[in-house]
Amino acid sequence: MTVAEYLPCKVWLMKTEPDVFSFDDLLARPGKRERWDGVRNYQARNLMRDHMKIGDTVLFYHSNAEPPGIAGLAEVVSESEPDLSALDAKSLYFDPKATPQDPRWCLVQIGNPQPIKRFIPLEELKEISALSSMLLLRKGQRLSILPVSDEEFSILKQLF
DNA sequence: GCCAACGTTGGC
DNA sequence: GCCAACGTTGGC
Repeated sequence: MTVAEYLPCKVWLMKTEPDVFSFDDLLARPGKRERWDGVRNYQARNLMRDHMKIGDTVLFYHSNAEPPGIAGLAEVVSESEPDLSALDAKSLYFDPKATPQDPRWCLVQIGNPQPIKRFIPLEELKEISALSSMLLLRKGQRLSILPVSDEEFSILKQLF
């Protein structure tokens, strides 16, 4: 299945490098919510802008980590809004093509973090045949925001 | 640190 | 619109 074939969708997997922003960081934030800034890929942007809805479930995934895996659950808590870090020349996420009239990039706010019983490493997900369809496990799939099907989520829930 | 796989850029 | 060159992702 392609990304588009997962839509519409109410469950998302969102990757973050825990060295930059981890699930524990979200738990420690005032109001336990955060603007998910820095997405600089059009397909991922479009998923946030066009398909995410308040109340959707987020699987909070640690990438580039040792080990990589699902660290917790959260929720989409805002509609999409402009990602103003694109306008900030001092930001890592600065985009010289962004303008105040057209910031180009957007974000959603993520909140309501729900800890899970234990961290679920990528290695374990790969061993579950019922999850073999997950986009996360597809070779070469690098999107930082991925739709998750209801079927996949119902299997995952048993681990959480 | 390596590198496969993919996305983006820009010349033509 | 093509595509080579380059940059990024992210597991290993």
